[in-house]
Amino acid sequence: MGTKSQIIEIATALFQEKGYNGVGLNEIINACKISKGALYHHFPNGKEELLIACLGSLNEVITKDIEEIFDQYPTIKEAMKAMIEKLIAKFETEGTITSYTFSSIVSEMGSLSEAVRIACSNLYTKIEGIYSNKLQSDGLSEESANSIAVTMTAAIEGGILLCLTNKTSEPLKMISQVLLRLV
Amino acid sequence: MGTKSQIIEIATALFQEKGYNGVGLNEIINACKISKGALYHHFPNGKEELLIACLGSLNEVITKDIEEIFDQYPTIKEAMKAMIEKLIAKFETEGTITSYTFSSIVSEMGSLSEAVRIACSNLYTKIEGIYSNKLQSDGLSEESANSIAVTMTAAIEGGILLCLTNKTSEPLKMISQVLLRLV
DNA sequence: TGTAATAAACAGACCGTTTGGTATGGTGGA
DNA sequence: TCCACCATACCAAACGGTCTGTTTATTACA
Repeated sequence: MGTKSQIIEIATALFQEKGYNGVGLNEIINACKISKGALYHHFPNGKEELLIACLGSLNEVITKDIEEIFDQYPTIKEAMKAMIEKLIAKFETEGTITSYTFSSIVSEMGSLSEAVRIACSNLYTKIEGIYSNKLQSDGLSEESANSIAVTMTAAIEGGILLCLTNKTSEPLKMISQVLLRLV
Repeated sequence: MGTKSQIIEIATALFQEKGYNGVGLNEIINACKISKGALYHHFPNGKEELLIACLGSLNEVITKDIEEIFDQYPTIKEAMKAMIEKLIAKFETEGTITSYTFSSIVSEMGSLSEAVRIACSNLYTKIEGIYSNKLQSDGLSEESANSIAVTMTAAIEGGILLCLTNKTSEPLKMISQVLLRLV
């Protein structure tokens, strides 16, 4: 406990759950069992630098996770189905969803910096890219693949929000069904 | 300036833009040009009571707004197209989207109360209901109408997030195209 | 109608706490 | 000895919230 990567890991989960302004530095250092000095040693520019590091880490983790699933299944239909099912399974056991989503951070964009916005934008772009590639390898044109990829990204992000507010996994189940009809 | 409904109106916009924890009471009272005493006169239980009042107000405003559009057009296809176009137009002129979305509040759910969660859930349910009714009056079964309605709600909510992070209205344009193919 | 009594509406200083952030002092290994 | 590493103590500012006092409507009664 206490390495830089562990700090990022824990802080990421907190940011995803409560949003940037919803988490204080004290909460973070308590969760990581480190001192404030240690935090500012690793992230001299403070909270926002930590957030951006978290977004960078999320980029790797999410990308790896999704690509792993997408490599396992030949078509987007099967891959997408498996991915959402995994999401639902996690939600039903843990009661919350953190992976694959960072809407909590995006939605506070108005009070955050341009650097954060760009980091978030990169993350979405990367996810869309994975979907789009698979769609194109399934035979779709680049244009329609992109459109569907964006829609999938948006629907899943929104679906997670619906699951969290309703405390049910039903929304994501419905969305999965409907999205699969698109391909 | 200073009536209860005006306070709610202004606070709602601030909450939507910056999230619950992203807005301080001081910012609210400055924007409304009221004193802290006045705020606590209208909302004795403080910030959270104000938030719930805002969500109630949003419920009315959004419902009215969407229903107005949906009454104008005979089919869901035309209505949905018009609705998203209106959303895009607002985004392109104002540079931000507040109407129809409250993801900023939902995504901080982890640090908010159960009462807030229920208020948000009611709002989503109402929006879905409007979509679903129109889909059923277009001839779809109740079950598939509900699924598509949920997907539309999620995709639009997520699409707004994408537009905000990318500073483009492209995502919503793409999503509009794709969603309309579902019906 | 005039006036006293009462309640609602509001203002703003103030409270304790927490915020993000800094400055300083030590400690262990090279 | 040196320097990365980190703990402690501390800071000003901002936070949400409370308090007391004052103004403004409203009502009651003569």
